[in-house]
Amino acid sequence: MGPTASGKSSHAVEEALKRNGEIISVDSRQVYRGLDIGTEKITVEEMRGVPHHLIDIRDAKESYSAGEFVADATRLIADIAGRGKFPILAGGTHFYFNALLHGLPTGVDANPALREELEKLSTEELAARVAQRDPRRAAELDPQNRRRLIRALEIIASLGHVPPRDLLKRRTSQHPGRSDLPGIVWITIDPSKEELQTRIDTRLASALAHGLVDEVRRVREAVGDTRLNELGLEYKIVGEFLRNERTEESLLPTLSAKLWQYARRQKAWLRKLKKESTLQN
RNA sequence: GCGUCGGUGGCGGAGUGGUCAAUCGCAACAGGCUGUAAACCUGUCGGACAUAGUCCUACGAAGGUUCGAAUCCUUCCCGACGCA
Repeated sequence: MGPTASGKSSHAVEEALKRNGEIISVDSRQVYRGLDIGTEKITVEEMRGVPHHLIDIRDAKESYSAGEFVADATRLIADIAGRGKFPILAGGTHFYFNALLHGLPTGVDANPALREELEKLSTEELAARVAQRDPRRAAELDPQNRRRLIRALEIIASLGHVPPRDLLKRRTSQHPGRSDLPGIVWITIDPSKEELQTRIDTRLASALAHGLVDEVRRVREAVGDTRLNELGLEYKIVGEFLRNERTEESLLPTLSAKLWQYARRQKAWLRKLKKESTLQN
């Protein structure tokens, strides 16, 4: 694991070749078909014959979630190991790693109808409802964060309350593929600020030269502006350019800044994961 | 050369006599998040001591008016546009 542009993909391939492994991508955006340049998706040549999983498994219009990832990855780990090969998880979506490690609360799937309903309420009202129905959870949540508030209500609607964290760990520790299995090797790549910024800028220049804008145009036509914004980073920023909301010259500096912000959030995740788990470098 | 409109914190851009260290956006920095996680959310953000708070330096420059000016007046410098 490591931040964007740190060289995870090629490193993972090296490890796979050394250990007779297969790679499970831990990347919330590379699951979508058609997001190639903007996600720096690995190419077939770069895979060097190593099987890669959880890439291009969804249409960009569809959604994917941490819960689905945990199920898919758990299944794949068993499957790969069952074939006598070494499963390697590689990617930058640290929340997915975290979810796989610590488990997710329950089997409460996304409920689009309920979400749509709750989306109509004011943030204040949402916070009040959570506070009323599950004070314990309300205390943990940011009362301004609508998305988390809605998810909490979704869980409450199905279970009555959001299960506390330690209870959750106990439950998930009964599952296969959990965190403290022996034999896990942790490899984190965490380059310095200077190095990472340089790598990000190099990548961006290359992405733009290789048709990033055209790719975003195609994705936009396929999924619309709302979805495009959700896809984030390149897709969101270039989308603004396509809608004439920003100039072409602003693209590179803005993307550079946004990607660095993203990398910083990833670095924060690494710090957190290192602190919480027995993750050693 | 004349005229008009402008010069505000790293950038953009509000404010047009006191409640202004100065709305807001961006950037920067720190952090949160139990199924949208590249999403979503929060805090800090002139300087110095530093919780509150106190002091200092600030709104192109220099003067002036006023109890009090980023806000009014004068001159100068710079920019855009118009007329020459």
